[in-house]
Amino acid sequence: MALPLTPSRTGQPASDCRVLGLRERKKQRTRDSLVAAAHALFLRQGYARTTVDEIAASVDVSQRTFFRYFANKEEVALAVLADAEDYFVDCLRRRPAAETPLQAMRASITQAWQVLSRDEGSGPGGVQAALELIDLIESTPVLLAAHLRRTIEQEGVVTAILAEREGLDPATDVRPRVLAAAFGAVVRVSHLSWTADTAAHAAGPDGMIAIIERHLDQLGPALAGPWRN
Amino acid sequence: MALPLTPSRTGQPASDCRVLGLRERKKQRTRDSLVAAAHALFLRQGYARTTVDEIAASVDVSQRTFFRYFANKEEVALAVLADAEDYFVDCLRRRPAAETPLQAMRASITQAWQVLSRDEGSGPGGVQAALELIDLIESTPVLLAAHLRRTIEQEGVVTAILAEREGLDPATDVRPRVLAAAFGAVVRVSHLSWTADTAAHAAGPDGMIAIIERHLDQLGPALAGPWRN
DNA sequence: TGCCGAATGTCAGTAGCTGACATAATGTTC
DNA sequence: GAACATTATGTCAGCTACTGACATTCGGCA
Repeated sequence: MALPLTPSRTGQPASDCRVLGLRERKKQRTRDSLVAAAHALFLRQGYARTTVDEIAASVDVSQRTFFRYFANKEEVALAVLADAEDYFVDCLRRRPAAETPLQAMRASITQAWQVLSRDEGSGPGGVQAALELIDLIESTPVLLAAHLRRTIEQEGVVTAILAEREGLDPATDVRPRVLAAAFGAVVRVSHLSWTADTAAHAAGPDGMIAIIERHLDQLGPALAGPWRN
Repeated sequence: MALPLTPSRTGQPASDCRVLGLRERKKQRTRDSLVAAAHALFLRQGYARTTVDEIAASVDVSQRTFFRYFANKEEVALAVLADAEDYFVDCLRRRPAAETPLQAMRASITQAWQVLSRDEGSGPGGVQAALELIDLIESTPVLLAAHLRRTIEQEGVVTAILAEREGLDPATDVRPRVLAAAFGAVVRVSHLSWTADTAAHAAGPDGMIAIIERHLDQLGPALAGPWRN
């Protein structure tokens, strides 16, 4: 139950379950159940064809309670991925100062995917679920829109981390923001390529890492001079 | 009424109004009125506090008719901006083959903003409206999400243009997709900076162009080696 | 003038989402 | 452990975005 590497997004500090009261544990369980139920329903019958009432009913809570845990239907779908993104941010925070900003970002993603795939396998918030979610998102316009918005919110956090790391004021120097945005964009198109690539698809997290690295490698060349020889 | 440089998104070929039948002209007028009315209402009382019924009523059509013109409430808000983006794509298509891909993209944006600001001023689909829309979008999460999705759809088109331009297969060579994504990201953060920058704000389209160029200039440095001297 | 097809209006219904209030479960204090 | 405060949950009523079905009206055309 304890997920020390992916702090849940309920605002709890990462402490042991047993020190939490019954109330908190029950809430956590309800939340996890809702995410799992929603995930299963979305994958089986599609996002649009799944109603909030169904999700709530399958966990035996009222629709109103669902909306007290998640602001909207999209949020429950993106919850797993959101945890993974939070973990990426944690990785970035801990990167050694000697690394170049781009190096730190790059190392953080591969590290995040590797650790997540090692520690959680196919658990409720695991890598398996995250990868399935990416497919679902990429094929569901409404979800894609919500996901993109979430992503650029994260970019704000990343911008702040980079700026602090390098001792810069993000209002003056645009490099932190530009790097965060460009990097996020490359990761996004990597997801896109991954969903279309059945081989990488089968390779799981490792395939994803490979694709992301290939795209990052092409970022420089894509911006540089003429492409033709 | 004729907007030769920003073909409307109704699927009409860009021909003179007078050769169109009464029916087509009426449809165009209704559409334009809906966009203008929605725009005015959104700016006055906010996006969320404006209902579709209000918009429809202020143009004297039924709510059902509104939804025959626009798939959803977001679409009417993004219509003006969508036209501008289409024009950017047109510019890109016409860029000389001698230019570097990045040069072509860069020239296309500045060209798009300049031409739009010269030719349409403050018309219903003009630059004035587009700039106001950017502020609205940036401060309205739902709109921002929809806008981001639209943007990455455009990125698909841009990717195709770049690939054809350079004679590449976008499935093999990731550079077109990567450049389109990174460029789009930089333009987006430029919009963000623009909304926060009152001076550039006051300068209108020229201020926007200046900000975009500043951000593009920093793309290389942001990716390169250590930032500290 | 009269016919055809397209645009519009009307109506009923579904689903996402919210506020208000009552109820029940939990935590706390003496 | 009894009384109280806090908090999660359920219920209900209501709003708004959006859709399908059908009737009506309007523009185009013979």
